[in-house]
Amino acid sequence: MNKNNRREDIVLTAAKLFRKKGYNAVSMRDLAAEMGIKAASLYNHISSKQEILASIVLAVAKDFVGHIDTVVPQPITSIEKLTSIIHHHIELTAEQTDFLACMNNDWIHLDEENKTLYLSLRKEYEAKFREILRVGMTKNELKNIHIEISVFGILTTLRTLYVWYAKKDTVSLKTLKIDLPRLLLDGLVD
Amino acid sequence: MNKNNRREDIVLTAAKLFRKKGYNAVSMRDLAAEMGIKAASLYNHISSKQEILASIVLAVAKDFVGHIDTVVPQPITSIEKLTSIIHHHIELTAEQTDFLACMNNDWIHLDEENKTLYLSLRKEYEAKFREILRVGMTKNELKNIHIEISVFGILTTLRTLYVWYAKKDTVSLKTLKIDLPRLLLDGLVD
DNA sequence: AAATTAGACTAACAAGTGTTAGTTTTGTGA
DNA sequence: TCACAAAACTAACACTTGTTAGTCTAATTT
Repeated sequence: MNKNNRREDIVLTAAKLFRKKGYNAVSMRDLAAEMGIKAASLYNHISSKQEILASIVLAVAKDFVGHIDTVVPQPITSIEKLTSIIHHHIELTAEQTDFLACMNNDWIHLDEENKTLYLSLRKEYEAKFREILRVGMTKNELKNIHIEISVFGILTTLRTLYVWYAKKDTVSLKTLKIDLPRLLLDGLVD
Repeated sequence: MNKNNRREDIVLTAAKLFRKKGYNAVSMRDLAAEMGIKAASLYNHISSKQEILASIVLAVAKDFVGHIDTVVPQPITSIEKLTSIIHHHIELTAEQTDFLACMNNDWIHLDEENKTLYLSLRKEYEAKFREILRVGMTKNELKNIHIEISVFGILTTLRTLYVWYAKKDTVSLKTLKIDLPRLLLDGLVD
């Protein structure tokens, strides 16, 4: 039980460092120093550097897919679905800033197997997002902007929220939850 | 004169590799191999790995500031200015995909001096962009969405265009130039 | 109290890093 | 054809990397 906490601490600390300097620029000795121990001691809790990265990236990716799966079947309009998704991105960004940043910047450094897994989760998420837009356009709830451009435009903004959330002093979460959907969706709504 | 071409080749090749694997994951031996020479030979043309990165990142950053400087004083509406900026992002993304990607992903690995320079260019660009939005809102050409949210929303989309431009088979440049401004600006226009 | 275990430690490994020195080859202009 | 410069080469440097083996210590369980 304590083992899990310690492991969790390591992963949390790793995410913080990976975010600041990038996966490859953080050595196991750096990570250990930040934890107040020696590099070799880390291996009592984790099995490899790669495993740490995979924990971080896949946790976030699975969370996103999990959320969109709860939204899709709901009996609400496309706009409401999109708003719910935007809110979830904002919340996760606030709660897990380092994890988010790490997923976005460092997924390339996953090994072949984990990278494939990550990319398939990402593809699945995009497909479900695209489907919400498609249905919304069919039902004339949304304007007919090129669907790939819409998917891209909205998702990249959401994915990089963390970059900007760092300067959160300039904008409150509440304002963000109101104005970001307006910015992202009003271009799509007649 | 030939020296310049060779150097240019190296920087181009480096950008391609940096984009694919990230700055730290590309060794001078990797880069040399891609050029068909040995690592030590690179140093006949460049003075360090860091110098290559700086060439790439600062070239793009300066190009952007240069463009916005030509747009700002023009006697046109805010919407026309923003459209011009969006088009410039699209064009540069198409012509210099690797450089763009490299700037976005690897600027963190600049040494202290170059990083400071890059960040000041970036800050300058954002300030000028923000000013265009501010004036547009004052003149009621644009809706009153929180200005930091607007700046962020639009710029991050533009900055990450390259991610998505790779799948260019799905969308033509022409469509992009028409639909992307619609998506980004219609949320701002009454 | 004795036995077990979790988790830290030191030391070392093989491989890979950016870069330099010194040398040889290649191509160009006199 | 010869001289010179450009640009390749080999070899080596000092250092850092992720990871393993083996050991010691402190806590927990029996």
